[in-house]
Amino acid sequence: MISIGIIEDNDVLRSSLQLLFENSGRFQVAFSLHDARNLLAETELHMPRLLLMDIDMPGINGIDAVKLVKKDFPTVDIIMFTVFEDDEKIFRSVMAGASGYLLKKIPPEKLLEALDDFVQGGAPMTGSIATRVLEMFRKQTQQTAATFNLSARELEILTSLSSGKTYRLIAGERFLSVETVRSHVKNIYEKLHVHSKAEAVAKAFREKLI
Amino acid sequence: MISIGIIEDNDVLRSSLQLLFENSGRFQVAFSLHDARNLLAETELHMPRLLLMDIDMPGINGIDAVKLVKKDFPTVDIIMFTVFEDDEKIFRSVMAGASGYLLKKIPPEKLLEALDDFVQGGAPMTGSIATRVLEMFRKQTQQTAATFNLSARELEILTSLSSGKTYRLIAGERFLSVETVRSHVKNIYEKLHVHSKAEAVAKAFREKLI
DNA sequence: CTTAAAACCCCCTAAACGGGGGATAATTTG
DNA sequence: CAAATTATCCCCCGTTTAGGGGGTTTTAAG
Repeated sequence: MISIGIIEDNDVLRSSLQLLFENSGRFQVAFSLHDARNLLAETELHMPRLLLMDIDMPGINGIDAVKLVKKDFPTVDIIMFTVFEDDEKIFRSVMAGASGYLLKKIPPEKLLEALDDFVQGGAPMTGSIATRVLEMFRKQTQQTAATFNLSARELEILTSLSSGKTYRLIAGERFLSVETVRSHVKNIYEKLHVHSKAEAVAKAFREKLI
Repeated sequence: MISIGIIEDNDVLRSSLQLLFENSGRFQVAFSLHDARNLLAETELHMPRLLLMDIDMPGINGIDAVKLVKKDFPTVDIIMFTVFEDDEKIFRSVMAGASGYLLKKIPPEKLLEALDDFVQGGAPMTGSIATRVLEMFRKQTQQTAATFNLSARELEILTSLSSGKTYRLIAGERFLSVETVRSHVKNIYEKLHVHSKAEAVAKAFREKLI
């Protein structure tokens, strides 16, 4: 029996899902929530094998919820279950740590099959290939500015540098003195371990800071 | 009936595939080849709906074959069918223009299902989501230096600029005079429509020139 | 064979940059 | 609350860059 948690704000759909799982003989509903408020507590209590997570929900949205759960319970796999088909949402879900992404238009039997498949080591999107694709993406955009502890200001300035702006221009745009910009730049260089604009820009792109 | 072309060097497997398709009632084998030699001619003659393409083959490899076919017959969809599960091969296949990627370990019924699914608008790897993922990748690495007509020398120098080297350093490394480097840089700027090192580096990354 | 590039080289000048120093208020964080 | 960090500001100096000229020779393409 696979233990599953459902987070879905549409009551009718949530009930249907619950029924579907309970009558499948293969799944067991650990909990079923209308929103992500009690999600951490419930997860800790029941420790389900996986979560089926809606994206568009009142309060905390599904993607942020993924981050929260993954932070505290990295072993719980999360499958997004949503009507959104756009790249942005998919991408952000994957980055947040979702292991799969299913569309609500999937037929019930297919849903069970996909989840079953996933638990067997595949990814709901197709066997092992899709898993790799997700991994590739994850690697590609992982680290963020945080890695280098750039401040918001520094990141701003780094972005401006990357568009080829001179210190003077940046100073003008942000109402700073050129000297201030210069010292920010110095700090950026130190944090990134570089010694020139060109290097900083290159690193910013390579490390996906921009 | 979906018309399909098979390119697979393993005779036993190829026969099995042919049998499978012919007895499926849904597929029709347009042609079945041991290697990619006569692929273009056969494709032109039979114009199959899709190709099932092995990667590791004598003579032309599957990935190059994809490029050739896609160049002349962009409407023919190509599904890679292989034992290789590594990112490199997947990535290169997608870049070459393959629409899907299936592993040989897939059970026969699943293969038919996946192809059927694909023809219905999905991607063999999962519904519409995987298709998007492939697209994302494709966009990410498309254009090359050719787009801006950078010469080999110019690309070299652009690369050096990106690592933060000064003109003097580059000149030293490549046994050029600083002035030569400078004029190459001028030409690069003109071609990329930029006016500084930082901008050039940024553009180089954005346009995947580096 | 002419034309057009690519690749090579040179000079000059003003602006921009990198590295070194030092300082103060505000905010975050332990 | 004290310590650390951040954001702000300032000076100096030598180097590097960008943009403006100028040019030759080799290679590729029409």
